[in-house]
Amino acid sequence: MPMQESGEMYLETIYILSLKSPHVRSVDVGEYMGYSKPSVSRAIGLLKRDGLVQTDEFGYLKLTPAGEEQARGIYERHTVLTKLFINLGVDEKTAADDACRIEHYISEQTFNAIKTHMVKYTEGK
Amino acid sequence: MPMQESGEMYLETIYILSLKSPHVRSVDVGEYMGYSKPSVSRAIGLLKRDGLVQTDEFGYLKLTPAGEEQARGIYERHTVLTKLFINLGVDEKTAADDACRIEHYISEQTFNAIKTHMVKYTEGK
DNA sequence: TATTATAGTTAGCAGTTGCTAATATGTCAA
DNA sequence: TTGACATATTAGCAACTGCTAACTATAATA
Repeated sequence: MPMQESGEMYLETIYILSLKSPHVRSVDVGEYMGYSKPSVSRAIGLLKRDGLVQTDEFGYLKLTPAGEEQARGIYERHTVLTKLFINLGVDEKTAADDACRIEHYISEQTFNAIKTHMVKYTEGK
Repeated sequence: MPMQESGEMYLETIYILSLKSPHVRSVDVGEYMGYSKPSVSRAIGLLKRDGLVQTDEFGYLKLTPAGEEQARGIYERHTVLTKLFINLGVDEKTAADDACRIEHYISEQTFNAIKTHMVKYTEGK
């Protein structure tokens, strides 16, 4: 079955934290998302079960190739949508917050259309 | 507390069906949304509890002024977002489907920015 | 060594929202 | 009038996803 918004958010958070440091722990994910330790523990257990996340020899969270690919896709949606909204005049915080919710619900086709538009728009700058 | 996506969808469906005919029943809502009768029954019970929907003397569903106002807002998001996506080259069905999911998650500010953009865009046509 | 702090897990609760099964309730036709 | 059909509701299940409380395990410190 397809992943829910919740799972995508955890995956994206691990990805974002991994960009800053290779030492990502569950507690860091929880702090970043504002969720309790048990919530994170269960959610990451599900991502592990689905082969998207692993724990390395020191206990740090690592995305598997499949997890990384999916997280990259979600994060790209996030950044492209945020830029789109900012271009339309929305403030950065609101743009990012909206992107963060919408990124989970937009189809491949619509996202590609937006991305193409953004590329064209940015060309002339 | 703020209404969930689910409640908004039921409200919007009643609104849309009301545009076609004043005789909207629970069973029509269920058929339109593809949901079972008990699901519709409970959802509409909640909308009634919240003062957004009423039943008229013949048992037909009517939006209250508050319900109508809210439904109008949701439906406007739906139509504006659909047009935006179509303008970007997305096919009608996909555009409408995406709009239907996203309409519940977009902030007032971002929606207004999109609407303003669409008005400008449509002016030159 | 014993205590304390940190990290993670397990158990179980609550709310949302879909479902099926079973139960009214009302209308129409035989 | 009775039986069948449509409509609506009630009861209860399941999955998802947040939470707190309580536990374990490990590491740092007094």
